[in-house]
Amino acid sequence: MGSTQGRRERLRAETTAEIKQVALKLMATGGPDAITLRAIAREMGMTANAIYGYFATRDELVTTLINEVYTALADAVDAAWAESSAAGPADRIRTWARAFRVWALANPEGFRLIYGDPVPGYQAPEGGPAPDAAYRVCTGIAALADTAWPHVGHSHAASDFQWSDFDDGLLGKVRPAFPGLPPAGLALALRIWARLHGLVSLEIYGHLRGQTVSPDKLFEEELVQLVRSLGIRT
Amino acid sequence: MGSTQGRRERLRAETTAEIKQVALKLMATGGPDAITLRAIAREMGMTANAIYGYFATRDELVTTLINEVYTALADAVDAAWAESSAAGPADRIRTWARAFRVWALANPEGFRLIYGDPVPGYQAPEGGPAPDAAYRVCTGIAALADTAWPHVGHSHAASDFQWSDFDDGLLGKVRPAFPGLPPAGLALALRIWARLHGLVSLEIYGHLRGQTVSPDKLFEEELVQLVRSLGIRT
DNA sequence: GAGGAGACTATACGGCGTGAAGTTTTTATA
DNA sequence: TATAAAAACTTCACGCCGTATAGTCTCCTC
Repeated sequence: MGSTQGRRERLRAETTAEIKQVALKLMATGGPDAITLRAIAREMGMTANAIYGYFATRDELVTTLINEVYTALADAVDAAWAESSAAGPADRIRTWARAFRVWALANPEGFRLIYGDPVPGYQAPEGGPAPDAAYRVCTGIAALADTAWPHVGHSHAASDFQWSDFDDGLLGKVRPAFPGLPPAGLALALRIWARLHGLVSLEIYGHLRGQTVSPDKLFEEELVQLVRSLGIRT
Repeated sequence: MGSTQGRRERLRAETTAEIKQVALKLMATGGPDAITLRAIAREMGMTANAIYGYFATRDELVTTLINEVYTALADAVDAAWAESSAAGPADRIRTWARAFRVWALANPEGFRLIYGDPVPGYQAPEGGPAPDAAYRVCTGIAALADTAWPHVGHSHAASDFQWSDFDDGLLGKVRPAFPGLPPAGLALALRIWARLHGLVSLEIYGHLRGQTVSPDKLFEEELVQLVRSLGIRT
């Protein structure tokens, strides 16, 4: 009957997918707090314990979700990056940054899941979650810096970072992909990321409400100043 | 018999203080998730329900804690600001920023409480929490911009923000204190804040781990570039 | 010393994650 | 095809949580 290895595994995969999908729906509806095994099971007409056949623990489910959502973010910014391949460095950086913010605003719960305290008592299992997607986003910000680097003002290049200032972790793995990027360039990548993250996370967590009515304008101004501070000559 | 209004109220105030203190201790120990009425009561040799005599609900307790912690942060940055009153704008900005980061690193749970998803199902009651402390921190960042403004490069002044781009909320109340600060200056204040917040929150939430081994250096470099990008002539 | 207010406990409900044991359904094998 | 194994799923249970209701005890006041 079915394909290789039979239909048992197909059903299993479908159920696994449904669990994740229902969990994401619950998150979109009621925030990350709404991700409970019992609620998911209720929604699926199952018992909460049945989920343990698919995920060893609730935190493992959450980790999987983080991976899933993180991948969606990586897809979004990668797509924007690819589409702007013909543009100059300043435009590419702006495009990437806008894609990042647009995704975050469209998926605020996902953003919280990735970058905030995800879910009530969540503890990331060994090695932390989402290494693949994190690697991709990390590659993205390194690509930003790599694109800008040849055009960047000398003040950025003057900073005295060493290779030893960076972990062998994510950036260490990303590094070989950008042979032209020196330590100061990696530092620049992190700082660009932080600038974008700062504004977006303030907006997502509502700390800009009560401050400004036009976060778009503020973000665009920040992009103008970011590109300007890089010293890129257009 | 105690002072005005008797000792009954004094005991009450002491118990209230102890509840908050125990809650903060639990938070420091086991993270924001550890703030549970039952755990607090256990620690105090009481019943969980006894706490309802002091706080109407768990969220009200959390709101109070946020206020408390937020005030501590405001105290820290205000103190740094006051101490640097004799310095130039660049130094004052750096001093404030360092105080912000130092406080955050010393009180990571507090930082999460203020700027992240505080506690499992927490919903801020009407009006949101911590208006006073938020006002003070808001005043702080406005003061940063106000100090920098007269020395700031023309590119920042050129941005076309209007008064109508800002809420009547926090910044609206802060505005009168800085009559020399135009709309573009308020925008600058928010952007400076966001830059600092971005780097610090990435660090607090562990997203810089696996990236760099020297967040200090990265932060200092960001300060150098921040001051530089402001165009302040020293 | 009687009344009342305030502080606290007891009990209970529903929701949570999860462990242990049991039941039903499907698959693989003799 | 009959049967044993494995997988899927349920039931029951435990301890945690916030919180509502009702009851108890203690102290202050008149």
